[in-house]
This record gives sequence, structure tokens and C-alpha cells, in this order.
Amino acid sequence: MILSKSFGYSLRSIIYMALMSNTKRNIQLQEISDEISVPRHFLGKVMKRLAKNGIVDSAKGRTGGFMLNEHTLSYSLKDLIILIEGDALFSACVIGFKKCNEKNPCPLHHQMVEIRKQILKTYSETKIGDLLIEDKTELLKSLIAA
Amino acid sequence: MILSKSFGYSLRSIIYMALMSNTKRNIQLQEISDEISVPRHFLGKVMKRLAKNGIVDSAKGRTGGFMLNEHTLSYSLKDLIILIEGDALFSACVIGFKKCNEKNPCPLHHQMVEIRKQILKTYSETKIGDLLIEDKTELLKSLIAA
DNA sequence: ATTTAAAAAGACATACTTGTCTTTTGCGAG
DNA sequence: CTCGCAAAAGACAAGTATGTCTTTTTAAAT
Repeated sequence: MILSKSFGYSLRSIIYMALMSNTKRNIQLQEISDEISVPRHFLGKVMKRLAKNGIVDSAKGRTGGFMLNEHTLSYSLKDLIILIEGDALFSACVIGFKKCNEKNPCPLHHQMVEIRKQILKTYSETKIGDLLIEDKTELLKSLIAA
Repeated sequence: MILSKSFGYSLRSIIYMALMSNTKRNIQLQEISDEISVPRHFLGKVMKRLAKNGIVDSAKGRTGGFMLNEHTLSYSLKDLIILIEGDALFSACVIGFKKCNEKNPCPLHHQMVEIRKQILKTYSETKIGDLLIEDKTELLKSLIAA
């Protein structure tokens, strides 16, 4: 798969929270993992990472949980991917050359430059909030169906 | 990394063999792994797979080794990637939806369709032989430098 | 203050990719 | 025919992503 499961879980969780944030302030891990059908404790680690890096907020204690903040939906896919996967997807040579660049290109370098240009453009321009389509019911259904 | 090490090793080996096929008929695993600096036995498994699937030929015994065949350089990057990595890169939903398609798209579906269109085009149109640039010395140097 | 319930943290298990080592098989050289 | 050397094959280890379980920390509710 192009992107990791951790990334998929992150994105689905944030979208789920965005859909629910009208009705509730805090959303618990249990609810998210139940609703989008992902392993609870593994998701916990992923969410912790999002929280530590300010993508979402979190609160401990009795009425604790996770919540979006004013920036969450403004982060781009690229931001989220780099946080979860690192930047190898955008920078590392696809066939593992340590020093692969314009002056010392690997045999695939020129092809990859073009591909990455488009990937980077799409992932940079697409904000998480852009994924919130009009039909909320349909969006929720697709989140759960995964 | 977008593509696996196995794929990188495959491609580098084939290109190395292409560069050497003027002077020798068979090239041994030992030589390839020495020259392009990859783990010998791991490369053995990769080459075995290439041989089993007809991408290259192989011969056992005293003067054995690997050799290109008349089709090797005509295979596309896509052929090689699918053989080594499977087709998930081209088909699987990037955030893991089991049933992700036009009618039931994941939130990233439309963005990914465009990206994959270009990836598929580039990987399909690029034959392994297309990577054999004019300057053989430069090409060999880049193979070894990885 | 005590209890309760949540995230945070950490130990451990599983699956897959990558890497190492040894044994088996097969073919050409002598 | 026998020997040597190559690929082929298989057992095993390391590293990483993923998944499970338990303990610790923290804050609200009572």
C-alpha cells in the first residue's frame, strides 16, 4: 500500500471527529475505534502522536477524550503524512540510492521527479477539511465501511 | 519508501547485467552482489524469483549464472513492480477501505485516481531498456554508488 | 478525599520485509 | 564417472509496522 495503516487510521479518525464535533466536545478513543472499526490500543498510539504534535487536542481524566482544534482541518495531507510516515515518501530515492539527485541521478530519477511533483502538489494542496464532502451521511457510511 | 528494496535490487541487477552482457554470457550472483553492494543471499532469492517468472534466465552448475533473455529489456517497470510487490500499489485503497471505488469512494479516492493515473502511465510506458542511458560509464557508476 | 474514567505509557505478541547461513540440486569440466 | 561450482531451496535471525494487554497518570464527579 502506498500509505501506512497508521495514516489511514489517523485520517479516518479526524474525519469521524469532524463529523461528530457538532454534537459533542470530547470523543473517546473507545467510540472512535468502535465506529471506524480499528484496533483500539493501536489507535491510541496513533492519536497520542497526533495530540503530541498539535494536530488534535486531548484531555485526560473522567470526561477526557480527543477533540479537534482550530488548526486541525487546515493541515494538509502532506503535513499528516510527514508526521506519521516521515518524509521518505517525498524525498528518498525509490531504488535506495544514498545520493540520488539531478547531478547523480538513479536510473529512475527523472521519471520519479515528475510523479513526485504531482503527488506533492496534490498532498500539499489538499487540506484535511477539503475531504469533508457535503453529504455527511455518505461520508460517515464510507468511514465505517472501511 | 515508495518501492521495496527487493524491487530496487532487481532493477539494479538487471541494469548491471545489461551493461555487462557484451563481454560475458553468464553473470554470477557473487559478482552482482559484490558490484552493486547488496546482500548476496537476499539477492539470490530475488533473482530466483525473476528467473522463475522469465524476466531473466538462469543456469546451474559450474558455468552457471544469470543472463538476460530476449524479453528482459522489454518488460515495463509496471511488470517488474507487480511481480515483486504485487498490484496493491496500483489498486489498493490508500487508507485501507475494502470496497473503495467510484460509487463508494474513500475520502481520498478522487485525489488518488489522478495520482495513480500518472504513476501507471509512467510505469507502463517505461521499459527497463529505456533506463539504459548512453553514458554506460556514468550508469555503472551510479549503480555502484547506491 | 475518594472514586471513576479517560489518555498516556510501556511490555509483549504477531506479521511481513529484509538479511544470514546451511544444505540440496543440477550441470559442466576434467 | 566424479568433482567442483553454480543456482535453488530452506531454516533461522533482525528490524519494522501492526496489534494486544496491563499499568500509570490525570482530572472530573461524587
